[in-house]
Amino acid sequence: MNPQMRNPVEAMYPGTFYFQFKNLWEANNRNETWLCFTVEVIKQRSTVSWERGVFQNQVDPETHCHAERCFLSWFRDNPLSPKKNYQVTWYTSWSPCPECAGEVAEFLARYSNVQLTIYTARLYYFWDTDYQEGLRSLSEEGASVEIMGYEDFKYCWENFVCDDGEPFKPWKGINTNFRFLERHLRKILQ
DNA sequence: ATTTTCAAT
Repeated sequence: MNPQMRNPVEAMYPGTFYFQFKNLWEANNRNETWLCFTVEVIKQRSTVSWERGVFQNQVDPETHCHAERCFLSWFRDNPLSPKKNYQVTWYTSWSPCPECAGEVAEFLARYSNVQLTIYTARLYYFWDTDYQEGLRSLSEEGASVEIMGYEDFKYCWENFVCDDGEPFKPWKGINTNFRFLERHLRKILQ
């Protein structure tokens, strides 16, 4: 079995979510990336079925794998059928690195039946031109790349966190940080 | 207006 072939988990703990997804400037020590996803099978204009889950990057040297590649290897081997149309949505704590962006762009070019929307909490190495180019290549392959806002964080909390019925508690600066990241992303993608 | 990051010490 391919060591990269990991199945997603169903949910994160609240502490993991708040720590990993916070869009703070002082986002130190977020040496992990978490990726929540939904996969919807689309027929005409109505969704017929969907599934969801959470991937984390694999840090073990044996299975080392960025979260995006964990998703792709799972998706290729599990629900993906060339006869169906998919809407895939990601909520990631960091945006993709150039290598993953290239691989995802290739994936999208090959599977025109897959539509991808990426919401990212923070921009990974946003000042680096290679990382910027990676985001543009995704956009050029038709992926929609967005910054996670209040409603997206709330959606993740409600759908990917073992929240025990606790409501989502936004942190200080969630909206101003979102707006700043939005401006950055728009500049990168234009 | 602002962060140093899918670890390596």
